[in-house]
Amino acid sequence: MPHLRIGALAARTGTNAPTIRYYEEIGLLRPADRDAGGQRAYGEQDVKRLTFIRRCREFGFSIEQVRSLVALVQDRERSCMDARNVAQEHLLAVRAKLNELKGLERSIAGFIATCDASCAGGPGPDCAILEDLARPS
Amino acid sequence: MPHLRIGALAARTGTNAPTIRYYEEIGLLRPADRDAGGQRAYGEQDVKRLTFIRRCREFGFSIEQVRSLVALVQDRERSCMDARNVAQEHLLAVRAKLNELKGLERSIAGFIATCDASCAGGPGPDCAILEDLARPS
DNA sequence: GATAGACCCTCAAGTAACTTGAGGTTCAAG
DNA sequence: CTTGAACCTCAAGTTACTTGAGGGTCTATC
Repeated sequence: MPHLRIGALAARTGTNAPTIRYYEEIGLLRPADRDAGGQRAYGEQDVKRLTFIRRCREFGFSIEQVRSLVALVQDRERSCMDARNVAQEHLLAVRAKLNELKGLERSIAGFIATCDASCAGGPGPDCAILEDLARPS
Repeated sequence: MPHLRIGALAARTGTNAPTIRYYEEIGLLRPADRDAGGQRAYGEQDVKRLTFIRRCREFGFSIEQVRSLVALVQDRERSCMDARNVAQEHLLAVRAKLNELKGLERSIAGFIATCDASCAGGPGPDCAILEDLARPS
C-alpha cells in the first residue's frame, strides 16, 4: 500500500497542505510518519481521520468540539450521549445565529426599501440608510 | 460643555475602551484630543460618530464597509446609491449565510434525531452521529 | 498632604481558524 | 544533470477585537 504525500491527502479530503500541517500542530492529527526524504507519509487511517475532521468542520463544529468528537470515536468507555450533547450544543448555537441573521436581514432589507422609496439617488449624507444607521439603538 | 473620558464615551455608545482605542488606531475614529493629564477627551461629535460606527457593526457590516459608509456620510459629492450598494452587498452575504445555516440546522437536527431513535446511549464509537460524520461528503 | 481605588496610558501579545510568504530541500520527468 | 512542482520549517498575516504587563492620572476621603 503506497503512502500518500500531503498534497494527495489534501486532495482526497477536500482541504490543503497548510491546513493539514496546522491540524498536526494543534494535535488534531497525529504527527505523520516521514519518508526517507523527510516528507510526510500518510495511510488510509489518516485519510479516515481527516475525512471525519473535515466533515465536522463543514457542519460548523469548532476545533475544540471536533477534538472531543475525535476522542469519542476512539473511546468505547464513553457514551453516545456525549456525542449527542456536543451536537445539541452546536444546534442551539446555529439556531441562535439563524435568529440573529433573520433580524439583520429584515432590518437591512428595510433600509434598502426605504432608500428606494425616498432617496432617488440624492447626496450620500442624506441617504435614509445612513440616517437610520446614525440613530442610537 | 465638559468632555467625556474614554470610559464614559464607551458607556454612552455600548462598547468598551480597548475597542475605541482600536478604532482610533485603524483610523475609523479621528485621534482624540487630550486633557492636561494626557487622557483622551471626547465631545458630542465623537459620540455621534461612534454611535454610527457601533450601529453599523451591530448590523454586521465589516470594518471596511463601515469605513466606506463613514466616508459617505461626510461627502455630499457622493451619491446615496453608494450607501445602497454597500447595504445590498451585505444583504446578499447575510442571505447566503442564512441559507448555509438552514442547511446546517437541518443536518444536525437530523443527526440528533437519528441518534435518539437508534443509539439508546450505547458506546461512543457506535453513535449514529459519529458514523454520519465519518462519511465522505 | 496622603492614600486608595478607579480609571487612564502605551505596547504587545492572544483569540479562532486558518492563510500566506520567505528561504531552503526533495522528487520526478525530460 | 536540469527544471519545475511539491515538499519542509518558521514566522507573520487575516479579522475584529480582547487581554495583560507595567506605569500614570484623577478623585474622593481621611
